[in-house]
Amino acid sequence: MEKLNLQIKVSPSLYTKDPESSELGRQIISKSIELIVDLGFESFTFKKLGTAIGSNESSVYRYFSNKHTLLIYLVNWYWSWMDYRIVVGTNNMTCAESKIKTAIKMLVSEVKQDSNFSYINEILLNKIIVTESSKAYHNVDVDVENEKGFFKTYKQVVQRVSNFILEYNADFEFPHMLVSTVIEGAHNQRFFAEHLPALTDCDKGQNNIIRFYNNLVLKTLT
Amino acid sequence: MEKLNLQIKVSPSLYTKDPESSELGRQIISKSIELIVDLGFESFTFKKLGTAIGSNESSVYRYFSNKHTLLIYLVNWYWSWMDYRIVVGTNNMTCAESKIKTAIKMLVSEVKQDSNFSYINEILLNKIIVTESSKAYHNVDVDVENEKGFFKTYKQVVQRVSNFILEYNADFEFPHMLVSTVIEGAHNQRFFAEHLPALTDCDKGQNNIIRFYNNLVLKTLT
DNA sequence: CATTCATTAATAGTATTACTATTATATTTG
DNA sequence: CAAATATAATAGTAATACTATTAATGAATG
Repeated sequence: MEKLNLQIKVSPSLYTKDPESSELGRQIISKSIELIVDLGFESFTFKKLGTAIGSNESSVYRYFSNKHTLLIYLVNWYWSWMDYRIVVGTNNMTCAESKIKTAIKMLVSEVKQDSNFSYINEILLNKIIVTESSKAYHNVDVDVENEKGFFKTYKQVVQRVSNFILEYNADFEFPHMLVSTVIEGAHNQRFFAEHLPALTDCDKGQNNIIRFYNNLVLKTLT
Repeated sequence: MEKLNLQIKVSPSLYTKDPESSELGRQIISKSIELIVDLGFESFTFKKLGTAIGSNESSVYRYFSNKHTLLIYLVNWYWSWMDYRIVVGTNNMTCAESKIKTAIKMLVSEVKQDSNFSYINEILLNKIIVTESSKAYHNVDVDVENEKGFFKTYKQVVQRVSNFILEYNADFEFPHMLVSTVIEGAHNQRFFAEHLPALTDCDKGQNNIIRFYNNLVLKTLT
């Protein structure tokens, strides 16, 4: 695809100062993605991040009040980006089945290439989503944070794909359950394939995940 | 069911000193389950646990080297217990479909009643599994810990149910994927129903989760 | 009955984390 | 140029996740 002049807009409630607004801010995002992948979210600290970008811990705190909200920012960026991809990818399609398959493919596969959004490495960000994103909501503050809109973009994607499901089969009772099962399930399968192969069957190749979930969704909807 | 004289055996590699071997050890298990449910795993500390059982932080460390291994212990206890329930529940069944449905019901529903294992509250432990268990493997040490057998009992359950799947349809390519998708998916749905209802459709009643996954599994297998 | 042994409790201490606060120095903008 | 703003550097705090040491208790054994 050719280069477009696009920017993912992230809700201002998710940062103290907009990281898009300065070079330092963009470096914070860019480097935090690398560091979280390398160290894991638990071992990632603002001190390490400050050092890695040749700056200071306290400067990072001017953008994000803690590492949890930084993760929330990244997760929201990711789902806005994914939503954009799904919308573009299914544009002009009339066949509900094709829309579903297109969405599944995007939600389920490894991200293969960089896109229009320069300082964000989507391949690495996708790895963070697979490994760390459930930590965004598996905590005691989930209800408060949900009210603040911290999970809005994820819900938006689930809603969008649920609509495809209902286009395909208007009588299906559980579209959201099906979509969230596929999304979270696929993330798990990719994690299992790498670390706990006894829990999956996709060691033989990534393609199995797409085939498995395509088959699962379409059969469930008949 | 009548009372049986059973004890879940947990691998010695999962503790420093066997908590079954003393009253203090049993209290550690019992109270840690309550505290993790109340505080969430992140805010749970051995100091708080020590205080809660009228003992000392350092005494807890004699049983478990850190709170992560205590979580691993609880998770393994849970899956051994679940495996036992599935084996008993499907015993004497000849019909593969019935076995599958029985297993799904056990894996997917809220735990309703206490069992034969006195000092462990399975209802609360089930809540920990739903909310916290993915933290047992979503970390940098997963490969090392997998080699040490930290996830053995979970894998065992997945294997057992996968065998029912293959009994029902010997040609199905992805039994482990299907089973782990259902187990993790159901946990997510229960979490979503309580905290992020936009991601699910089971707000109307728990039963939907069983119906949804029964339908999903049986249709996928045709 | 005294000794030893294991268990537990109590205390103290360390390194690290997750911040907050303060000041100094750049940089931008009006 | 002056004023406002952003950043860097430093220091400090409370809490966490431990480790180490010593003391008290109790049970088993000779």
